[in-house]
Amino acid sequence: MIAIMSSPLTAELSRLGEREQKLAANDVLFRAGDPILSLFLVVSGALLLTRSLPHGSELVLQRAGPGAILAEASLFAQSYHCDAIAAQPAVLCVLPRLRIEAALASDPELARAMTRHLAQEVQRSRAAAEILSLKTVTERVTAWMVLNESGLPPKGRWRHVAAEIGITPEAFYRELARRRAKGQGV
Amino acid sequence: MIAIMSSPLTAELSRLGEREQKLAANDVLFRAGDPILSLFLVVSGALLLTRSLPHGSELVLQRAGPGAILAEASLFAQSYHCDAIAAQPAVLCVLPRLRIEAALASDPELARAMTRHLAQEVQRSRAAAEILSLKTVTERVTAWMVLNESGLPPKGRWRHVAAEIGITPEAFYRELARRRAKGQGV
DNA sequence: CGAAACGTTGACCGTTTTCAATTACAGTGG
DNA sequence: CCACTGTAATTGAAAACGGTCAACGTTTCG
Repeated sequence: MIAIMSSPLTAELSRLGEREQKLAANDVLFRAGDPILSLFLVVSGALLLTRSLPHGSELVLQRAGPGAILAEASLFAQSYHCDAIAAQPAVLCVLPRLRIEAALASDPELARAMTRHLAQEVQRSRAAAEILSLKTVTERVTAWMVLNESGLPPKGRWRHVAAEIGITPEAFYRELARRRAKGQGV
Repeated sequence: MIAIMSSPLTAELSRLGEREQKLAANDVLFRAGDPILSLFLVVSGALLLTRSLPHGSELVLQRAGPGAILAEASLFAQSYHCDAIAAQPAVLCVLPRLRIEAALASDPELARAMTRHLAQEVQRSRAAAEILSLKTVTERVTAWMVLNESGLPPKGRWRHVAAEIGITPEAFYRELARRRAKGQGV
């Protein structure tokens, strides 16, 4: 059993973990329609929650990285409504559903932490959606800067920022170059 | 006091409403930094939650329409971290914070409904963000169709769909025309 | 009937994507 | 220590796509 320290909530939840599960890239964690027996905490790696389209293509509903809880809404449904597939090798902490429900029912502190986590997630993803609804690269980068006062991540991860705001790495580099040229911040 | 029937949760919450508040377009509901004394339920109209940028421009963090709760994360903070401004004339139901907190603490059923609401919101907005990260109009419309099996809304609201997936009404109409031409569904 | 908002389509223009080629850099093994 | 390899960063050029502007048809509603 591994302690996930991303947040007080995940630390607490990981204590309820039953076992650990490892996935290779492209491994399937669950399919739509499967009964929900467990929640999962992403320890490392990344998963994609997708809905398979009739034609064979897939619609990504969520990307889950380290520290993410899969899937919060599981607590209120009987079966999954999407597929979960490892995008890279990943390690998960398995949280038996019944154990989690019992813990939430008996521990108001934990329940409150869970609710708070969800409220923050709602805020985060709504803000992300608003950034993505901006139409120009300049606007998106500016918005991202405002919401990430910590500044740019170390090189090697810039392209992840680009992906986060829905533009190509090239477009992102060019925008950064433009800002450097103008002396307008990094 | 008005009953909001959008969902069981909002119906329940609206019963805890203290009073009703009307806003004209551009009226300010609260500013970042204001102490959080109440939550709000949007009865009609629409509000924008924004963060003011140093330069005078504004970053929209969320659009709240009828049935929305403003702002869920308020329950876990002392002061607002964004501004709320009416985008159109709006009517709100004022929910005193203390009353809500007491209700959540004493009514596990309500607390559970709140958590479920948040979990669903997280799902919804994550899916919305993924749609917005698609780059072409065709992909976005296809994705929207998959997630809205109910099909297109009646005319007069198509442009709202366009806004929802981050494209101009014109681009949306053209995509629909393209699909009609191909006989590929409405 | 007239006004207002939405739907529809065309043309043009700007931005971004895409493709491609080059440089920088970290980690690996000889 | 250095060549070697893979990934990221950088920059250029061309093509595609969607936004914008504009004109007109359609629907609704007072």
